[in-house]
Order: sequence, then C-alpha cells, then structure tokens
Amino acid sequence: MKTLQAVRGMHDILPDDSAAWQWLESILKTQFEAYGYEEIRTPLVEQTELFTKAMGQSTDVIEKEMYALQARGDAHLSLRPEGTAGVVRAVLQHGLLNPPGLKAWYCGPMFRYERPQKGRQRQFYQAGLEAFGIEGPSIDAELIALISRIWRALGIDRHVVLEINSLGDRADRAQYRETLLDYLTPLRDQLDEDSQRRLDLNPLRIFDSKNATTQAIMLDAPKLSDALGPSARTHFEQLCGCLDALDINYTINPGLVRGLDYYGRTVFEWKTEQLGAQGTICAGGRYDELIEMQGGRATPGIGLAMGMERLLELIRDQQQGGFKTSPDAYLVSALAAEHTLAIAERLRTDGPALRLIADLQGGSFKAQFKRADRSAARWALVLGDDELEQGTITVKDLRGNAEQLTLNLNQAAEWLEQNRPG
RNA sequence: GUGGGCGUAGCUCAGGGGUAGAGCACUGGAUUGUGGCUCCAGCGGUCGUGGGUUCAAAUCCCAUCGUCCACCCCA
Repeated sequence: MKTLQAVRGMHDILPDDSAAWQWLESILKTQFEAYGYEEIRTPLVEQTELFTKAMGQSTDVIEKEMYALQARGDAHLSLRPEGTAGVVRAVLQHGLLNPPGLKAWYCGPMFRYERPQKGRQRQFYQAGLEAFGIEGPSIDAELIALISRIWRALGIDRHVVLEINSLGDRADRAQYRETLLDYLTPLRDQLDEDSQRRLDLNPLRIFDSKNATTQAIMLDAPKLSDALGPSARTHFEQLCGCLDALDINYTINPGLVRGLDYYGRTVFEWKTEQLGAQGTICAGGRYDELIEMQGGRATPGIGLAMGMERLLELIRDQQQGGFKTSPDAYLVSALAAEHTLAIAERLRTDGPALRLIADLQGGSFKAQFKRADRSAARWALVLGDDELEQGTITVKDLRGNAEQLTLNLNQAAEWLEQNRPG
C-alpha cells in the first residue's frame, strides 16, 4: 500500500524536535507576559476580504501567496497568511479597545503559497505581539527592548542585528512616492526586470533589490527620511533617543520597507547572516491607520512577528540538543500486567511529580533493560516475583555506579522524588 | 512563477545496463532476574511514482511528486 506524504512545504514537528519548540515557546511566553501581553488565539481561517483590505491588494502575499479555500456556500475564505489582521478583527469584534489600551501576543501557524526553500515553508509558525492605543514612541522602544531581551534569553543576540526606519505618515509616503517615481522613471530601462515591475506596483520595494545596478541607482535616489513630515520625524528621533538611552544597538536603514501596506512610521527588522537568503527572523512596525481601516475608531497600533522555524534553526546552531527531558524511572517487570499496572499507578499516585514509564512491551529483562537505557531514564525499577512477595521494588541506577537497592513499596515514590536529578 | 542539485533499508550514504550493498539502528543469542562495551547470528528495500527505450533498467530517456539551494517574496 502506498503511504501518503505531507503536502509540499508543510512539515511535521516530530517528538525529537518538539522539546526545542517547547523550550522556545516557554521563553517567549514568559517574556511576553512579563511585559504585560496577554495571549489571544484567533482562527486559522478568515474571510478573504479581511486580508485583502488590511494587507494591500497589490502585495505579493495577497496577489500570489494566499491559500483561498473552496468553501461551501459563497463565502470567500482564506487561510491566514499573517497574524495581525485576525487579531485586529477579533479585537474590534469583541470591543476590546474600549478602553483603548491592549497588549496581546499570539503564536501559531500561518500559510503562504510560496516555493519552499531554506527558512521558508508553506505552513510556518509565527509568534507575534500587538500593542494598541499607545501613540508615542515609548511603546516602539519597549517592544524593541523586549525582543532584545528575548534574543539574550535564547542566546542568539550575538548573531542578530537590528535595523530601523521610518516610513512616515500616509501623506509623507504618497508625496515621497511621487518624488521617487520622478527620479526612477527616466532610469526605468536600467533597472532589473523585477524592479521595473515594482515601479508600478510598489516603488519603495525597489530598495530591496539584490541586483547590483539597481542598488547603485537606488544609492543616489531621494531618501524617504528627507520626506518625513515634522510629526513623523519627531517620533522617529524620539525613538532613537530611547534606544540610545537603553543601550540598544541599531542601524538606520533608509531602504528598509515592509511588504504589507498597513505599516507606517516606525518599522524594524532583525536579521542574521546565518540563515542564507531568508535572514529576517523578526520584523514589524507601526500600523496607526489599520484599525480605522478595519472599521474601528482610530487607534494607534504597533506589532511584530517572528518566524519560529528560523529562530529554531539559529538556536540549533548555538546549543546542541539538550532540550529533551528524560524520565525519572523506567519500570521493568516480569509480573502479570495487572500487577505491573497496579504498582505503576501506585507510584504515580504517591509521587505526582515523577516521570515514570512502565514497560508494557514485555519480553525478557534484557530487552526491557535495553529500552530502559534508551529511554534515558535515571533509574530502572525492577519488579519480579521476589519483589511482589515482599512488597518491595528494586532500584537500579542507570546513570551512575550507585549500589542497586531495594525499597519498600510504601516509600519508593517518596525516595525517587527526593533523589530526582535537577 | 523562474533556474539548478538531489530522491537506493528506520538514518547516513555507496553502486551508474546483467542476482540490491555498507555503516549505524533494530531483533535474537553468548549472559534462562539486569542496560551500556565486545563477539556471533538475523530482520529489513517492487532503488520516490508513472510511462518509454532494451533480450535485460536502481542505472538511459520523458513526465510527475517530494526535497534542498538561489531568484522572487518574506517571518
């Protein structure tokens, strides 16, 4: 019989990997909540219109990468390609912006129909933060400080750099767009093919081009930073001041733009050299107009998202394994199943914190001990006719040279708990 | 969507028209109540899938699926 495979670009997280995931998730959750963010979980499926309105019709994510569903009835549904739109929808639907301050975090799978490559899959996990209702740059700085703290907790701060920029307000961008077009249109023929296409769609993105000639042209292009209005400029300068005061390293990248249309003012991105072409591990920015666009009362917002798989790949390079937790004890038994199970349950009741595996595969002691060893358990607990008769259990140290000892069953769980490693 | 590399045992890979291989892992034994080290034996693959060429295809050709890398895009 032919066995089926997972669909393209969607990967299983196997037991050997899940310990690292849990470790990462627990660090993120701890830090998010330490800063007052609360978890929000929204559906994987939303009305397609939510994403097209929020993210911009002409962005690639909308144009080419959405997973549209063939749903019953005439509803147009899509798998979510990012987290912010759904969070904003939920927040408005449930009136959570009244009063208008809210800090939320999320973590879950996102879907984009792209060609898979290193650091890019069709189903991937993002963890993200959204903070609503704070207009000043202090929240921008706090968010950046929080993420910097996370990099330190994960042990990857040496391998990531922070870039920031300001996209200005909507009017600034519209005006700058014209200025940029005036500069680029006469040079159109010298741009690479992709950038010529972007000239019509989203000229700001031409700054992202990897083509050498295009880059040279963009070097002399008018700068967005010169087009900022006084209000956006002050916001950005204050943010830089906060970051300096917090001793956070950053570089201002005037070419840093976002792929989603809802961003304005502050944008930022952490990159690494270690992951090949997909080097961005966390990115975000302000979306002060998004809530109003979605039909809510005008409320400033800022958010970011990080790619979990990319983070894990970075972490894997730093720490070799070490995430797995091993069981405390592995029960080896020659007794009938009802006795084995009864004694295992007894130990679990007496020692609620114990991690105990009972060997239910059976077979010779040799085979059971082999599995006990493979389980990485600290102790093997041995049950045979002698132990059953005397109401005892034999404890063998699998990770050291301690003498094998016999414990009364009444005290066994307590002894094991007290002698747990770590 | 474009270009290139790769799919052979659970894993890592060798083999490139003529009987399907190695190491590790796994199972059993040496050791009938004791794992790890050693030794011995064994299990395990319609060579990704479907077509084609050939007396003969894992091997050559075509298609397709998957995977990896880059472009693009982005977390």
